[in-house]
Amino acid sequence: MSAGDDRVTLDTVAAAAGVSRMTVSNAYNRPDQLSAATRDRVLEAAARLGYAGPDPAAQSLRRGRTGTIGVVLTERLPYAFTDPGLVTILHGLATELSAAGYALLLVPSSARGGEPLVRQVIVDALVLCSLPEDDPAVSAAVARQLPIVTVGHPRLTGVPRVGIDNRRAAALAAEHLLDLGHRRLCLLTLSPGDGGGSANSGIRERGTGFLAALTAAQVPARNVTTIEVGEHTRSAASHAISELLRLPAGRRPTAVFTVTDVLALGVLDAARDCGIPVPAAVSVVGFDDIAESAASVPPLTTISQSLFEQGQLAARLALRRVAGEPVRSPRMHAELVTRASTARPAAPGRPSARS
Amino acid sequence: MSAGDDRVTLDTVAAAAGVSRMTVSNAYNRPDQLSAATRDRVLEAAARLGYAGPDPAAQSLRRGRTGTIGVVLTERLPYAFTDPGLVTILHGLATELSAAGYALLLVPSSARGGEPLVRQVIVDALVLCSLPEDDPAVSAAVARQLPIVTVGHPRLTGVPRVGIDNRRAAALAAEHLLDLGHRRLCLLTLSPGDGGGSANSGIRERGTGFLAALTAAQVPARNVTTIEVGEHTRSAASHAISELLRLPAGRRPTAVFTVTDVLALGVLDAARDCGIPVPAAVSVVGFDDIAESAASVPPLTTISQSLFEQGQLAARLALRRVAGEPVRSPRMHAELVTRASTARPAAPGRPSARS
DNA sequence: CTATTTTACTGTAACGATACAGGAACCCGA
DNA sequence: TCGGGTTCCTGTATCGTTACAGTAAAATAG
Repeated sequence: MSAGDDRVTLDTVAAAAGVSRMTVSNAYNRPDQLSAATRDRVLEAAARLGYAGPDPAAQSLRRGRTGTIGVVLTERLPYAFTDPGLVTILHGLATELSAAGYALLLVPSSARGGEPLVRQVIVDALVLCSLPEDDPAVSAAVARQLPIVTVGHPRLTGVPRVGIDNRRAAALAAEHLLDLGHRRLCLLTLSPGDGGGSANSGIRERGTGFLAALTAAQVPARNVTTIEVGEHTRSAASHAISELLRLPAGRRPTAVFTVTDVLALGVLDAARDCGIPVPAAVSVVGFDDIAESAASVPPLTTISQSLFEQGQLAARLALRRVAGEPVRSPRMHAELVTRASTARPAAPGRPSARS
Repeated sequence: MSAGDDRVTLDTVAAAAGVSRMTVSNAYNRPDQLSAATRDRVLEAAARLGYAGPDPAAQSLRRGRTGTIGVVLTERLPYAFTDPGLVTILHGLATELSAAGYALLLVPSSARGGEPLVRQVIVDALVLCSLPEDDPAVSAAVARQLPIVTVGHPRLTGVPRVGIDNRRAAALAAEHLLDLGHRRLCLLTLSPGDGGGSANSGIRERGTGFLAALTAAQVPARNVTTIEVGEHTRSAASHAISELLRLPAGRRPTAVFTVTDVLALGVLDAARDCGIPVPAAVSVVGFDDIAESAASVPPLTTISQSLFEQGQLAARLALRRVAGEPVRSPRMHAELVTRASTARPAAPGRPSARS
């Protein structure tokens, strides 16, 4: 006894319990369809044989639903966990999905042997999260013919999108700084193709939106410095901005706008290191309103875009699409949150004191 | 044309291209098995018909592998994203898995209609992450008869585990404080059943390990205060400890050990708010060595347990088990990282010199 | 020009489950 | 005793794919 045990399946159990395969299936999935006595007998047989329960892969094939939603993230999936903004979106997604009894599949947009992994995942719907429009995973996702929702980017026709108008939001930051009287400014952005957050075109939109607003306000181009950071980390930002901060007060920008809060926090670090008071000598505005930004020193003025809610909303839209209900892209709005990292410039215009 | 389009499957495409179903399958999965001409013809037909590609659920059923690894997290999955330690473990897992071309499925341990979701997920292996031994998801996972790896808890016989010896590690913290001369101490821990991090018994082990070390060193019980925090957040910890910190210097503990860094950071916050200098008036030791701890003011002395590596390792073990290779639980060690939040007590016990 | 290998494709039989349409037994009231 | 309704269970037909064995034709060898 106990030679070549094949895998235990419904049939095995059915035979052992002396019932049909369907009855075993019902014992697991529709207890009301059989008598308690039979059910006990079946489950007892299953336990005795070591039956692992109905195979989810087979159930999925037959039923046509899987109970999981896929989230496609940047090429290097792991990067997502180092970005507080993305983690917040995931948090929102996870909150909503787990409440609905769904599991959350994290899919790297990367290839596996040339084929994007997104082709192979077993899910009911896909959420594309901050992907560049030309990422191969995007077309692969579309080809799957599953319900899709995007967060931020890409924008696909006929596909609901959750996200703000980045250009407009960045203009808010510019207007705030202009209102305060700043005329010599710095834009700190991410260089394209760092493999991380900057790959998504939302970042670029923020930069161009900011610059466009300055141009519209007739700030001369020579008064605007743009710096690109190669890596989306606090320390990289700190490093990148420090040279600029060490300039004499007359030539140093009086305000810095960064395309993400992570970068802004790096700027605060650099300012502290250089002994330059914020906001007295330099104002800083970030973007995203991540948790750390409210607790930084000084607390950061930033563009708030409620990433948690965006995650929740994306999940809800995906679930609705799975249920076959029609959905439309909701209108999200970003707003300026004024905290303590911005103020009027110390000595505007010319006679810029001597510091 | 275009009446009741049934779903397009391999058969549909095969018929349209005038080949057998197998040839279509091969066109996708084994290009070397057919001529380039036929392959093009097949793919062209597929494109024309809008074929979404081989159905992953059906592939999984047939092939017996899915290309995804499930990670089972605390009951409230979303909680995981608020815990820097767990996020770091996930980061490690994701790094390793995505490099191997695997997707990562986050599974809430919660029930859906009574059945743990873990019963229904389509994965090649499961990683159980900091679950209480009696979580229903644990037995459900075992019942699945899939390869399993655990991180931290539970401990299951015959199942490889990645994790440190929490009692021993907490004793390290105790010894450090004792060596410095502290004799009036506080243990800040999590109350069981907050639904979050404390549910896992690792937390309790840290507490008991710390207390046991104090007892072994003959610190009288009345000199040790234990405080339980109901929620695993910085602010909850800060709130919980502040009363104690406001005691007069003679009755206030000179050192606090917290079972996680998050709590320790909360203690630093409270100390700052109360105007009590760290480490001059009170020493603080945390546990986990999360990223924030190196950058706090003052930088935190803590027990380092390389959570990122634990995540990576767990992923590697899981993949090896999927490949059928035997694996054994690796030996992980925690170590004390001495930074600036601990020092000798200012006015020790009796008139024993002045520091 | 036959013997042997290679190439290119086809047919059948699963993979493990569930939907659906019965059907046998039983219970009731008339 | 007989319709009409429950209750409980079974058989058959898929779900969409791939493994495997097999075959006809083409290429290579001897």
